[in-house]
Amino acid sequence: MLNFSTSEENYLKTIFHLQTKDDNVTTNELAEKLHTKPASITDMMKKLKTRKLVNYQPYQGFRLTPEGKKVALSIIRRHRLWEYFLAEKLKFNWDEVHEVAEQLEHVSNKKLIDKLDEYLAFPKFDPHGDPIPDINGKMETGKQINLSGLPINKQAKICFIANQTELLMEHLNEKKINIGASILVKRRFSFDESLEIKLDNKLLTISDQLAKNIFVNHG
Amino acid sequence: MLNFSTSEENYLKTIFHLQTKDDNVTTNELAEKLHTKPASITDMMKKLKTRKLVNYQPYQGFRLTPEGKKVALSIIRRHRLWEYFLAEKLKFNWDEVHEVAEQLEHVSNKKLIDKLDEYLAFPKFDPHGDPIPDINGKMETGKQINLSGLPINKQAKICFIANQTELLMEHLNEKKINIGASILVKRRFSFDESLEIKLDNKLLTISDQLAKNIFVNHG
DNA sequence: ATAAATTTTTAGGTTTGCCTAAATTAATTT
DNA sequence: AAATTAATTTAGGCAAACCTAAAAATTTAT
Repeated sequence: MLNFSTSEENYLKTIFHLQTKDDNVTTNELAEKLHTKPASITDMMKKLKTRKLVNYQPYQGFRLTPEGKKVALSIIRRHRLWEYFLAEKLKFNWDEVHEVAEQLEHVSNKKLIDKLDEYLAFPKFDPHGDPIPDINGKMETGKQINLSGLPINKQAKICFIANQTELLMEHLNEKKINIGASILVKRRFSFDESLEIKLDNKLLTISDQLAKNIFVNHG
Repeated sequence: MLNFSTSEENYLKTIFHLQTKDDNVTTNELAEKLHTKPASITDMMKKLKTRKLVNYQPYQGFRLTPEGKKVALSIIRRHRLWEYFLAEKLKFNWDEVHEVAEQLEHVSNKKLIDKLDEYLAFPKFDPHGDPIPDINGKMETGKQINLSGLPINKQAKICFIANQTELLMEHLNEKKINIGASILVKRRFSFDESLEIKLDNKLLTISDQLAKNIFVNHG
């Protein structure tokens, strides 16, 4: 894979996040996300088009080519691996990692990233619960959602705890709620949005506040 | 401390390495080290002068101001901590770390570097044997030199092994030459530059080739 | 379907960090 | 000390990535 400037990388990454199955990304949309002006977007789109990283026809918006998607995924891979490293190894708070990873992701050295991946034991999700692309750009498809958004009776697996404070971790410990455990929501009480859940064949009730910090794999 | 561009950081770092007590750094010298042309050096020196990071009078060469030195040391700190991380944690070979650290050193986030330092247990030397500045810019003064450069009868301590190949490490193992050991050169045979050394009160002879890979702390 | 509003593009600047070529200053020879 | 050589600086340009203001295309509203 060729080398890209920090700017190009940020454009590609952001287009990846904005584009959906049916809708092209628009100039204004991208300009806003990148805190730049629409004219700058047009400039860059011309450039990325000649590099065959985006499909772009004037006034029609744009989307990544397969090659562009590959590059974007490799940048997202770097970003999320660094986030994981920062939280797991350097003990950054989960809400501080993004900003630092924004810088680290632009250090492009394949061996570095693959060795980092190995060192971290090939994590599947970053501290925000987002999936980390593997060396081939593949990642877990289901988006992480928190328990309070999980449909009733849908089996899921705990994959991440947000707001990892002392207090919360202790609380989870007491209730024996651990990462990896299978979980299922039996009932939702609309009075206080508390949940009755089934965990290891035991029923227990948890508050909405707690549920919002427990993330599960959602096919 | 303010923020500097990657270019500015490379200039400051390189001036630091080139400047000596009595000699200013010259335009050509710096141009060669940075693989750039003399005219570019002059451009940047004007800029760094207005930023009060270098002292510079046309045609007189330049040197860092105390502020410039402080910045340079913080960049060198980043560089060497990353080198240590790459070798120690990610198991990079010692001769591969420099290139990657050249990129990582420009990620400027104080908390990141200080947490990395802590995570690595505050190492004093990088994999090349160069001292790592601490959080205040202080570092071990003695420069590491290899055994073949150590004066006769000068007591020293092994602090680093270069060229850490399987073969060499085995060889050192057999001779019981370990990091941290006290060592002293008794004689230097000019025929082949082999050395007679004293280690743990035992005398042994080692080749110049081996000596060049054993680094010691040189007051 | 036309006018108005919005979006996007074009045209022409700016800054950073580099370049070449020419001019200037300093150092070295003779 | 004058002349030659070497080092440094100046002048003027270039590309990347941004900008503003104006023009063009598209969309929305009447």
